[in-house]
Amino acid sequence: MNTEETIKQPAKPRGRPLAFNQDEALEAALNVFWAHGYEGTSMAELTGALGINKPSIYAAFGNKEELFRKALAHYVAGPAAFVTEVKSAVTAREVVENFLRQTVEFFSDKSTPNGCLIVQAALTCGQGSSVIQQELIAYRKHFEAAFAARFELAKAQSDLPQDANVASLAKYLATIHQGLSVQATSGATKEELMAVVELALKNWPNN
Amino acid sequence: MNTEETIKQPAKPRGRPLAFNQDEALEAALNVFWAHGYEGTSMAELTGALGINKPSIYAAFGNKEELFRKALAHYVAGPAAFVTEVKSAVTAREVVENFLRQTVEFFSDKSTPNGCLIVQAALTCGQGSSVIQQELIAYRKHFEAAFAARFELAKAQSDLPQDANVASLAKYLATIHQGLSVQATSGATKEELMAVVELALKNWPNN
DNA sequence: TTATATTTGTACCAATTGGTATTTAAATAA
DNA sequence: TTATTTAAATACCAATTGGTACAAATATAA
Repeated sequence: MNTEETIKQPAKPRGRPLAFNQDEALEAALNVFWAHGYEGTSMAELTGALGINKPSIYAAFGNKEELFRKALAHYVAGPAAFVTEVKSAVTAREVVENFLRQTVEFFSDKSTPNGCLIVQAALTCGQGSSVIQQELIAYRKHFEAAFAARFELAKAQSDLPQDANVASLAKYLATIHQGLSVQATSGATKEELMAVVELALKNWPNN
Repeated sequence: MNTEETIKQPAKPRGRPLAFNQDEALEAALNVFWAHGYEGTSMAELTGALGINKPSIYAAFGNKEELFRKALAHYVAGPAAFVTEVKSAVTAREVVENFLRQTVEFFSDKSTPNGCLIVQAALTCGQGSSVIQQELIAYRKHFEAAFAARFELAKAQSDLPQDANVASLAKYLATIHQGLSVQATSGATKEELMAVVELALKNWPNN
């Protein structure tokens, strides 16, 4: 490795310094997209929420699409990181329990918008946003496939029945998750969502 | 009753006759809203789909909001009528089975957009459409409450256990339905959706 | 034929959409 | 100090948004 490149000095900024924190701005943008969806969020609303004006947003993040993608990555690595992390539980049963219960906590957290950004941000849209719509669909499929892979592992460990259809189980889990997201956005309380989860869990193999 | 008012003659149209069929136009509008959502549908797209120009749409249906409401009523009374009808089955179990299986058929019908209009048309939106968003939330709650009432009846008939929480059962059912809608919009096949339904049905009381 | 009623099509409206050109301000390097 | 680099702020852009004024067209009633 080239130390001159890997060891980054605090760096000496040449011109006028940035007047805002990029991470904070990205988080503010995430919250707006999360609450109003991709098309439901206007650049004007973003300038208000981030506290910086349009040319600065474009200079820092590209265009609206790019800003959304960066906010999405921030979401996956930040508030939604538990979705990836829960898979490290020792049994499939625990994976599913942790996932659904943490999902309920997450969806009803009052400090963030309700529901899931990846489910809601562009479920339907005009022609101009179908690229984002397709990218969100791909995200959903990716997460679903990751759960299927985890269940496949469980099957190999005899932690799930040999005749279990891991793809269907993963899709069942994803369906519950997406339904919970709609419910959370529609005003369901944490207790109501948790009761749904308890019903859904009754249905898991090797109960 | 006043026969002069109740018995309607075919009526003699005074001015220039309508050049389009109102029901067909409404159905065309429904299909566009169904596919692209409320905000994702522009008046320009509607004029194209209905084959009539804007002033005629406004004269016949009011404004965009009113047109959406009429398309929504058309949806509830037409393609989505089964949601109300399934509740007439003799047991709660049959109600749920019929509802979920017919939902899958409905969502994967290739002659109409995938998924449910009431779930997708305005899950998220800009400030200007929150009225429609709230109305759709009210629709969802109404249908969920109707299932809860049906389950309450089943409970009185000892068709469901006495300790069954009918509100939670109805919310569980609505959650599955809404999740299936997201899945259908994301490209899941009929077979995949049906497999999810079979898993969800395993969880019903008095199996 | 003429008057009246209603719908059509064109052309337009202000407001908002995402996106930028340009000038001014604030920093460092020479 | 001066040149250079970068960001901020204002003001603007064409395109699209939902919605309408108005005149021409098409029907019935008198």
